[in-house]
Amino acid sequence: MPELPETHTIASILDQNIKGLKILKVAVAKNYKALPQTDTFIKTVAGKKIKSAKRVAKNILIELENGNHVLFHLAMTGRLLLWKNEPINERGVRVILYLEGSSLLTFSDVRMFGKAAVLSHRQVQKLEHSYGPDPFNEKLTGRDLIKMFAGRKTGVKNVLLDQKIIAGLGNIYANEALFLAGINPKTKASLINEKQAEKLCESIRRVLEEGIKFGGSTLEDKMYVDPYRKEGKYQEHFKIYSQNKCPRCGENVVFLKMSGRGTYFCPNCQPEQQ
DNA sequence: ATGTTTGTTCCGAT
DNA sequence: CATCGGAACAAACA
Repeated sequence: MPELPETHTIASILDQNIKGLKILKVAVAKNYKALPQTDTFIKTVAGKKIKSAKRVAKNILIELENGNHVLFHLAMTGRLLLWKNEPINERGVRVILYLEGSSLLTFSDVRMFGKAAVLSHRQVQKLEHSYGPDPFNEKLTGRDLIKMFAGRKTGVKNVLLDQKIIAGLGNIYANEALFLAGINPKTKASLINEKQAEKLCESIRRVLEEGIKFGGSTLEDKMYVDPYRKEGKYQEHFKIYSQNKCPRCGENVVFLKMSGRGTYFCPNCQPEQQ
């Protein structure tokens, strides 16, 4: 579910609200496997103080005082929620971190595509190196994109979803960025020219910034909410994803599947290119 | 009942 | 060997 803006929102709320708190107790549902192993996870995390929370690609990393990190990847249906003196009213809770001040952090994941893991400092470094540049933290340019697109014969949208190329883009924001850049998602990545690459780079940053500004996207299933249950509002600003008419020219939006993912584009504003 | 879904990984084919 | 595309993971919902 969450892409960069949603993950960013969660990480920053956690950083602001649970930094400095001690994790008093850890509980893992007995049908669930925390990584590398549930007992290791519990032993390593329990009793430690939280130093910070941050985002790496679409992962949320909670740094502990001993240099280890708790990693949560939310995949499609994962949620991180904060609770205070109230019954836990949530399906699919897999991990509970009991915090100082009688508050809790739950990790729930109905479909279990996500993960909960404890990582050493070294493993966090390895994780960070396994991803392409973050669109915000690096000086990513159109020229860099061209380099990454070289030799890729598949559609540019497929390449944008490759986390080793750019970390954090998902299906919704990839669709939106391509619309903003006026590039057809099926365009072979290697055919993107310098001007288009610059525009795409700018568009990626723009849609992600807007996504963050509006607190991410909450779709009809209401799957994504922030740790305080607040829904995102960016879905009200989608220009192409799940739309019927192009907001720019009124043309019917084309829907098709690319590598199994829903792909939306305006045939007029994002013309085919060969 | 069937098709859809914000993510990632694995595998066989190219 | 790098890349590509489909399947799989599993559940809710329309």
